[in-house]
Amino acid sequence: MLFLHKHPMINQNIKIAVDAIVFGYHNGIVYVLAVQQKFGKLANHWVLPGGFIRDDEPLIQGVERELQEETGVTVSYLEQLKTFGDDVARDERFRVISVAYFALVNPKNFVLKADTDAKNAKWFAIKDVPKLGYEHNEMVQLAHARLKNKLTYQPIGFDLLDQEFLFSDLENLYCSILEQDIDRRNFRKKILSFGILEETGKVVKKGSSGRPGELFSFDKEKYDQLLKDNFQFEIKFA
Amino acid sequence: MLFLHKHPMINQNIKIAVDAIVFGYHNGIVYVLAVQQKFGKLANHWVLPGGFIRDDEPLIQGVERELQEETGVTVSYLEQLKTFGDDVARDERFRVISVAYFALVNPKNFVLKADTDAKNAKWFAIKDVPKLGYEHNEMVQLAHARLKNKLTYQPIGFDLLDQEFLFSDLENLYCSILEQDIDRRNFRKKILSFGILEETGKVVKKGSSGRPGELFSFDKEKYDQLLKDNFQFEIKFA
DNA sequence: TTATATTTGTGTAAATAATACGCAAATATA
DNA sequence: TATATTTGCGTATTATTTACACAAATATAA
Repeated sequence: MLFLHKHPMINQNIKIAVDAIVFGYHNGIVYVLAVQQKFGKLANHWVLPGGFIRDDEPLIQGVERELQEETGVTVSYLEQLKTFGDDVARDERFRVISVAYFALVNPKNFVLKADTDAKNAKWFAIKDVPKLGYEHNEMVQLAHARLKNKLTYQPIGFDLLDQEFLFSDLENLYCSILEQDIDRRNFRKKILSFGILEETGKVVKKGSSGRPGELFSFDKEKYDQLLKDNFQFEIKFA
Repeated sequence: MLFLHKHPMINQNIKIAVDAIVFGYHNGIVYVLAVQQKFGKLANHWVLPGGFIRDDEPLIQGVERELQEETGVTVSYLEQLKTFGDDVARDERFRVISVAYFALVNPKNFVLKADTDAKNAKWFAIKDVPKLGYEHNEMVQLAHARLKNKLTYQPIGFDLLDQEFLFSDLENLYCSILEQDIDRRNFRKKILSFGILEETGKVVKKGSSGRPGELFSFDKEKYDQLLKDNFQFEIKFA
């Protein structure tokens, strides 16, 4: 921090922004939330939701505010991903450094409400994400890698599912996000062995045929308790 | 990014800095590099090396520059850790947002050269890190957790050792950083099974007695090659 | 009504990996 | 020459992962 005091007048022309990579899941497909820019150099281009941080606003709060303003979406999981900002010439007026956040929404918040805020927002299947402005495609790629990776060592899959779900839902989520075949029986055994699922007792039939299945829910309290005893969530596959 | 275009005059009074948590290792003890602040409100206080980023400088380059200026230390591993900046009142003139970097030095660069740059720099044993300015203790804690964790799934331990090392060196490094007992024989078997070590053929005796041991070195090329075939480095202990 | 397709729930044997050890070889020192 | 110390290697036991089969509950078609 010597620089500060050697040169009391800091002449730094950098603005700081936050951007969010928000993932949703529906029917075996992972979606990313993007917004269409209205004005400026990138008008009509798709970009990630985000914007400049306010002076008195914590970073994470800034992300939530921008998400609300631009898309109306409320997320169920939010964590810092990485700070980008080496594209020195991104904006002609000043350099922009952007703190990217990784977020998940559950199905309840997946449908975009047709209010004014969400007019320019859209879910893109991860395979069909268009070329985005700034370094946003790079951010999506990194976030996607984080999603795949984190799914195997942290129970974040539940944030993409309904509060109550069938085992087949959970299994399909893992299969499609990890792009792998999973043995249904071993998967069930493994997850159940953790003891972090609650049986709701409810039984429901999903498709048009087949035996009805039991609904489960994620027992977060139990999970947090287990964490204290050095419990390690982990799903691996051959 | 709508905010930008709704309000073309962005009135943001935030400065962006970088800070480094640099770890060194010597004789079973983990050290952190700190510098003593000369001027300003925190004069004489210890802080992490770092400083304000320049307008045209990539973040990582800024870290390397500050490290060089303030400590003369060259790191062998450097990666972004997390961006801090929710302490809105850290500086009375402007808010500071700091991108923290996680770094490792090998023993060759562990000794601080007594040139002007390094006068105010010092290695603190991780257990004896004093109260640092700003959010720097929080940064150290997070970085320490990352070090422990990463050691188990990425071969970063070699960055803290000499280029050529005995198996007992590697084992002691793991024991002391993870604060765990490790079975010497199983550890050796496991590491060797990865096929990422090169036998130098050299034999050397470490202490004053005992059978001389063989020197090994980390074969980075082999490791990078294995990564392409979905190889996963992983060390776990009961 | 009966047969068929579909989905769920449970169990077990085989293969693989992790753990817990014992002992000989090579050196310094007493 | 005996003892302490450190290295190098091997094997039995235990735990975990993987592969795989069949019955139960439902909808639909014959």
